[in-house]
Amino acid sequence: MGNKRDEKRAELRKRLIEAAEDQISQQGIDGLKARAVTAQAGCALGALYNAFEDLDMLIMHVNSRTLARLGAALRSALPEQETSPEEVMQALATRYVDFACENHKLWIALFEHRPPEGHEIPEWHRQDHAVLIEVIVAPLKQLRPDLDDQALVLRSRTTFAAVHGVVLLALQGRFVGVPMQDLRQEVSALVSAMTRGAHLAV
Amino acid sequence: MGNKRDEKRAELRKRLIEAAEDQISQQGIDGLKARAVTAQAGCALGALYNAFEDLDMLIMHVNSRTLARLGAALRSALPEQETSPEEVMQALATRYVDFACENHKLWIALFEHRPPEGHEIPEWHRQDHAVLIEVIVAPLKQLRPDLDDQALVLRSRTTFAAVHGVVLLALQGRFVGVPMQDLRQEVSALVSAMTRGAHLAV
DNA sequence: AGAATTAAATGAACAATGTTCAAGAAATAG
DNA sequence: CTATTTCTTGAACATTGTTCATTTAATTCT
Repeated sequence: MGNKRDEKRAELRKRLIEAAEDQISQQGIDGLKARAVTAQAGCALGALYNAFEDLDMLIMHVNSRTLARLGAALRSALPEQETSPEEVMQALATRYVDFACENHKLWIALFEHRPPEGHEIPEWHRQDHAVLIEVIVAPLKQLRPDLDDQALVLRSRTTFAAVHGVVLLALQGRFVGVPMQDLRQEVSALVSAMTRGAHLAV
Repeated sequence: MGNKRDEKRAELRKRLIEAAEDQISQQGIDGLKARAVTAQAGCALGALYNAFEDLDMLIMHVNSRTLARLGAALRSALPEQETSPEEVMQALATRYVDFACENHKLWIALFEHRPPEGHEIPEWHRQDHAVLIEVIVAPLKQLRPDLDDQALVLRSRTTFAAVHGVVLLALQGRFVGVPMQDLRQEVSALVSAMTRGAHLAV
């Protein structure tokens, strides 16, 4: 049986992912270089292309890891006992902002990575993004019991994207982004307005 | 006087910007190549670096042009006669979505361009982004007469960023983005919720 | 107008980087 | 123990942004 081979292979992939995560967290996604990452992982340049299809694939593995951590952070922000949907939304948004700030470059990498045209993102990686919206569905359902499941998922995506937009422009340091010192305040105000507005809707 | 020189210089810069705009609008910002752009502009490779500091600078000129067009589009969406602030917001958001769809890759380039670390974005280009938020201040002031000017500008940024986030994730085709066919509907719902919610706030 | 100076145009050369591949090493199977 | 399969290696290649010495054009000075 190919036991030692599989072990070594898994070992190397792990080392490469860790090295890539390290590079990205320090230098950003554009600072990830094949030579630096293989040097840090202790293998030859070409070994990377045996372990992964290409650099983009390696980035996706790093991003899936970040998404898993982010998903855990969001789920752990859900209140134990029953609370108002607005409070749940606020807790989720706050945790999202915290995670983004504490994992700045890894979080940015989630949304700045764009595989070259023609390279389809594999389904397993696409699905890993679901953690971003699945926690929103329940509180939104309380606010909008009138919406059917499909509309609820759609509105969850919209709600996430709205908060996300504010955080993204801020953490990217864009001219139109809100200053970091105002970010939590503004996100909170947005969530408040969205939940009140949603509750009113007919 | 250096008349002919200045003329030729301006001419070349214009040709380069147009060629770059053409490349970006067709192939996206990652498809912009120095050799292709100089070939299309009818000059030598090195001439680009006489006309502009580097490729990033050329991109910024293209982006400033796109921002100017976008600003004009937004201003022309403002209703002639007095209307409710919510209607103004809806008109602006709709126009924003329309522009983004009709100028897909040029619009995407506005937010996917990230100059390498250490390269500061020049002030003239930063300021060109102001068109994105300055149209929002007036209707927001009607919704929230209690906010002072500084808070109004801040909330305008937040409001823009929220709508922007929904459009960006959709047009980037991200997993968590809303499908293009639902985009207008969802943006409208978001604006509706935000304006109603804002109006309620104390 | 003609010489001297300044600026621009050119494309070969360089550096950085992702990816491939032929040759050798290691693991597995027979 | 041999044969086969797989992995490892780093040199080589392709692409791309950028620089630079040389040539050419425009401007200034006398």
